[in-house]
Amino acid sequence: MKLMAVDSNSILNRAFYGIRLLSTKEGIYTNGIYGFLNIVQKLLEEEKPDAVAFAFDLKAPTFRHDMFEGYKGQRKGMPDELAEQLPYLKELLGLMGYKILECPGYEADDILGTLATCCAQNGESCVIATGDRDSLQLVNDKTKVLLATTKAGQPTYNLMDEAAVREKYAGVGPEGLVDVKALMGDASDNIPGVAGIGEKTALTLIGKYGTLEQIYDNLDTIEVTSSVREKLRNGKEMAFISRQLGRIHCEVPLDCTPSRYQKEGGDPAGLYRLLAKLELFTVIKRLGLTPPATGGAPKEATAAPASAKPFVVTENDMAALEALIQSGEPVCLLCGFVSGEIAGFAAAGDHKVCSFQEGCQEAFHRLLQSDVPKKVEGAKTIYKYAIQKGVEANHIVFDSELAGYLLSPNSTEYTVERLAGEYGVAAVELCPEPPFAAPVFLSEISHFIPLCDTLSRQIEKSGQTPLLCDIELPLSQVLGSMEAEGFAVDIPGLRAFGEELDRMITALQGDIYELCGESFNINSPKQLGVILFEKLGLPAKKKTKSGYSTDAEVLESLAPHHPAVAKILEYRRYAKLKSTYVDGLTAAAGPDGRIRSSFRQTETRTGRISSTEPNLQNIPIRTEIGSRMREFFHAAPGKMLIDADYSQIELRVLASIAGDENMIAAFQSGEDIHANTAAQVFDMPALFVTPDMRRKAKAVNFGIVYGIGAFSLSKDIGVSVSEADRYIKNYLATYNGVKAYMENTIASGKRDGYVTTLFGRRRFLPELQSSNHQLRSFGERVAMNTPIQGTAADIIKIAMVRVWRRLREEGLSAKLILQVHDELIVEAPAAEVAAASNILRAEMEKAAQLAVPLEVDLGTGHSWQEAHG
DNA sequence: ACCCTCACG
DNA sequence: ACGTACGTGAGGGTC
Repeated sequence: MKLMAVDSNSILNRAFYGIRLLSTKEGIYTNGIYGFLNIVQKLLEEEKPDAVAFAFDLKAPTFRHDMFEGYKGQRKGMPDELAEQLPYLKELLGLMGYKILECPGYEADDILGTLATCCAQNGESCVIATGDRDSLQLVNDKTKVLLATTKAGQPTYNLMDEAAVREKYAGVGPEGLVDVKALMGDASDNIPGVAGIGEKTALTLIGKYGTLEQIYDNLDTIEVTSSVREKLRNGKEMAFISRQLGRIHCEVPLDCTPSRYQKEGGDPAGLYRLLAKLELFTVIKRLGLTPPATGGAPKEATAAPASAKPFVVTENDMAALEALIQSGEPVCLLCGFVSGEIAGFAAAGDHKVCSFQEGCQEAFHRLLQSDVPKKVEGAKTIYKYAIQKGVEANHIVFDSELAGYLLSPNSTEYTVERLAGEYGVAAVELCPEPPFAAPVFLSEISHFIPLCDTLSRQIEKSGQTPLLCDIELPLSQVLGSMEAEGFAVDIPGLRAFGEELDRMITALQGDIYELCGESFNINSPKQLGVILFEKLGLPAKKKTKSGYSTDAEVLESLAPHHPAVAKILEYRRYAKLKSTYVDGLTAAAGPDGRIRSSFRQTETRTGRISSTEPNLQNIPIRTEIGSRMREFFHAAPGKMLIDADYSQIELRVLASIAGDENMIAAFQSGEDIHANTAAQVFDMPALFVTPDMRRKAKAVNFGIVYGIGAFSLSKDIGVSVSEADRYIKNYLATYNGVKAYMENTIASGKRDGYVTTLFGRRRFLPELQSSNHQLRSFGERVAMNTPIQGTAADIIKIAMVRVWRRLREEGLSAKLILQVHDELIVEAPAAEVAAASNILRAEMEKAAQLAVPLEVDLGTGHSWQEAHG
């Protein structure tokens, strides 16, 4: 007989942090339960055990807490959103006919260990499912561990046997792992270990000497450095205590006959009712459950218990659409565009679906212009269509794509299909069922109808209704209009610049070939690497995955060694300008000489918008030759460009959300913030701050926003790592509010599973739960940076909506045409420049009330270059 | 499709 | 002990 023993808390924890928060309309969170059931079902299918036991931790302290005061173990904080799911999960498992095991005074680990030991003694096999490496100490020829890990972002399970353990832990087998942990400790359980001994040293020591006793009995003779010997000597007591804490207890008083854990006596009717209450319809479907009879006449089985009444479908029926419009009730609308024309749409409400295709433009415009509230997928496209057709698009009140993005911006796409799957939404029934006529959108809208309700509830529950309705939805109209407007570009000027670049590129190419003694493809990092590092014998600085690195940083360090290197750098700069900008933008211009970019509203993890095809948010400016590109972006004849950008918006946001009085005062004084920081960090009067000190302080200011480390800062400003470390320490001592903020945001991210911006945007950070140091550190930097970058994004979005509205309300024909994260560009008739400038400045400055003023720098000109000032 | 490099905030 | 700053998009080379 084969028993599967599940470390339920560990699996539930992984499920919770792996899936965004999900709740029912009554507000019960279900994401952990949902993920848990998915994972367990998959494991059961793969392992096919004869019996299953679900072990749980209890909140009560265990024997380990009695042993050691600081011990954390299973009591490390569980967010309320997860804790409230536990009783439902236990109830579900019971209704399914499974046995639950919990034992006061012991952790789930100990229960698993006891079960595995019993199985082994009786010659039965046992598989332990867990995400916790501690269980690996239990592995033997009868006991294996299914260890949950994350590979390339995807959760996977590795079946660990003795050989796999030895391979993973440098030859140390399961029996040695307790001693390894005794030496290295375990931060997450607060097991101290021996101070100063890390994983590598611990593995080496145990690999060589086997046990703590072997090490301590021969402490004076074992082969280690004197510092390690000293650390071992000082940490002896802690090592032995730690070993007791880390050792799994295998004699928990419980019945461990495997046959006792065979599935039996489930309650399908109760299970159905509870799963329906939790709105886990996909689980119901997968388990093949049918609705139980309720008292009187048995109800008919339906795919979606939530909506018994089917939706009646009509095709190209104008009268039916008119009835929908007249009802005034919200309509769910899905539409398809082909080359800027409406190709078909489906509108649903009041248990009717009106499906239209081919030649439906008139019907579509009638619906768009009506006052009936519309729930759509992709409002931006509809607004853009309306602008191009010269019709109004009224009352778009919901967008599933935007809602999906706000609930969790971690996905790659927010299609109806994907969201319906993720949120466990079952299709409503259609009558007659497709394909009775044209199947266009019918399957999709049957999911879209319930999806809108589910997402609206989730948005409300997460407090994001204002973010959706007052910022993102109105913004989609602004972006649609910016896409329709485009940016005028001087194509002949651009071509001439391209020819100039070509001449320089050709000349440099000749020089480089001559200096290197042969011709090769300079654009190929591989060929370039061979020439520089093998033929010319220059010192290789760093490697990439596939060979030598030849990036600008490396080349700059090599420039003094060989005259070709500087030429290569120059070649690269010109080649980039020519291919990406001159050629790319020329090809992107429309017949009217305007470039129309696409702005993506659901792309970034932080809430920024992005620009593609072409990207107008990365037009060169930092170098002189590069910034010439901006001369070619100009205003149409008779018009001017107004360029308004926020001054230091991210640092101002940081000062404000951290509530750092020192930094707030610096901004309120209106002085140069970087110089001010320099004065504080270097502890001297502002008068004595040199340009170099200001440069360093500026780098520290930027670095802090990104969650900096001393190593990278030192590289950035060219000082030693210890020097850089001192700057950071000084900085955090000066701005101690910032220090506290950084600690708090990481802690709340760990606790809640997500971080938020000032306006309620969220980003989930499963990385913070990772046992991988690199991944977890990344999560911590993101936890520090996202609220800052994201709040700045919120603020400029608010400004965009208000600027756009006021330009329209005041009857101006000036138009917003571009946003570059902290910068807005308006194209205005010469006569409107003053009015439009005032609107820009006023709306940007009052977009948010922070603890510091928001300042805007404003310029005007015929070209972007000129206007940017 | 993926890597490397480089453009921007 | 380990790797090393946040967020993007595009072009050219290579497999």
